[in-house]
Amino acid sequence: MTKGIRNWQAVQQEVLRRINAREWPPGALIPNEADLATEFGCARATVNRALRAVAEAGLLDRKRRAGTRVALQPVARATLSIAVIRQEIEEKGARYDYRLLERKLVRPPAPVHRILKTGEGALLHVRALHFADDVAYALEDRWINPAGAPAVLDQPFDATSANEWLLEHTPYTGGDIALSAHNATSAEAQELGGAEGAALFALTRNTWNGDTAVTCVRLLFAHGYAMQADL
Amino acid sequence: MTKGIRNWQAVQQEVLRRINAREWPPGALIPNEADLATEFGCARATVNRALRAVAEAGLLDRKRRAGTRVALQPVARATLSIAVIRQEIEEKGARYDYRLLERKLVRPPAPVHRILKTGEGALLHVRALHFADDVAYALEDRWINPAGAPAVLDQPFDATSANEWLLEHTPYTGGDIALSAHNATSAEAQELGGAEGAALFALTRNTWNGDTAVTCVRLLFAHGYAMQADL
DNA sequence: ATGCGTATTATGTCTGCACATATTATTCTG
DNA sequence: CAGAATAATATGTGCAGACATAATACGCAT
Repeated sequence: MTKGIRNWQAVQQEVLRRINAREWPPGALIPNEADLATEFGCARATVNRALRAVAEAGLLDRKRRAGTRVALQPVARATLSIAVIRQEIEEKGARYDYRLLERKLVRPPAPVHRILKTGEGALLHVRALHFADDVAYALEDRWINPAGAPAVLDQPFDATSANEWLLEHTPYTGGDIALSAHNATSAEAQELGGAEGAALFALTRNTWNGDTAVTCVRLLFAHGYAMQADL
Repeated sequence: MTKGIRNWQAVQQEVLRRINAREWPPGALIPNEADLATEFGCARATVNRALRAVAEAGLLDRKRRAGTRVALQPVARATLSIAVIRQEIEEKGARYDYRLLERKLVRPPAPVHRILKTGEGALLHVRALHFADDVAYALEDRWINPAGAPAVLDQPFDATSANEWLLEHTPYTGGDIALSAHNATSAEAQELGGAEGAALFALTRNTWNGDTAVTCVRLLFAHGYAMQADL
């Protein structure tokens, strides 16, 4: 009998060990919570906590009445934390710098107002560059819906980036992100200081607050950028 | 007094509402669990469950004794679920196809065995193509450590991809993922059916089981691919 | 004032119990 | 035998109380 497995982390570790060691092979039904609780000598709630955590990590599939089984294909969930660009740069030990390129209230091109579903109203268009140690790091191209971001029209965005201001001042309820690769146009190459046609990492993000669109942004990172994630 | 907020999901919703509505502005210290429990008319454990969930989402910062405060910069955590390629393709409603290009047991080039820390031993090198509706979808270039993946040398990988086989047969404890953009070489362009120099989305992944390296893979996706994630 | 030990406090977690809920197995009925 | 009603079961969640732990605040001695 396994002795002192009395806290949920220990239970989790033991469960992970059994999955990893194939004592519980993929697809297998594992003992129910009550049995595990008596085996480990702890309360069922503790086992529940541990199993829930492992299930959230994608290694277990749980269903009421049907029981808990080891996931056949543990979907690798990489959580990439997308921080404010300034933070990201400063955490790398580099000096952050920012330059506003453009800030205009204009009617957006069709693809943008199709995505944001804002009709034909004017949106704030902001383009800016982020630097790390005086080297161009990322090009930000953003559309902001004034209806979704109160007081945004009073912001000059000459010192603080829209990236940062919005995060602190504008609540949102959801959004979606797409990551892709993009060949630099000559204009982009010039602004980011690379060669035309260079492969750039692009992050496109749309943000919503309830039903109203907040912002839609594309971040183009300089050639060589890699986004890290953990498993 | 707010009436029936008795289950943790309801508590979570109310907490999210208050954060969103700036009733609890960024940086503010929110009431402690016991107070919230009496306010909502539920047990402290229920409030704890809800706050823990919100904190996991990155919207709250919790510290013992110091209390709980609204995160100043809610780090957007996009969880991208990296499934098996076959699944990904089939979920899009396309027909999956697979072709093995190369499978050799060789001594890896320096950069590979530096990453995997496998010394000079031979590794299994597998290159393969994944198709969606007969169009090249991704190019897989993988190094597998036989010491970390038992029986891998017996696998032909002519029908099932290493991608899939490893996931089902080889346990792992951790790894890291990098996403980047890459200009297609002429060879890659030919294999993926695109133009030389086209921007390709690249996913590089190293996987470990305890201290031993399992595999190191680079997936190059055909031009136009975008990886989706939710907030 | 400065430094250190101690008290306080908010969160973290465990326990034992209860009931809710989803899903499967079984039995009953026409 | 088919289909519906019912029972059984595993997980999901709630509650009250208790103790653990970390971090801060306070007070005391120097």
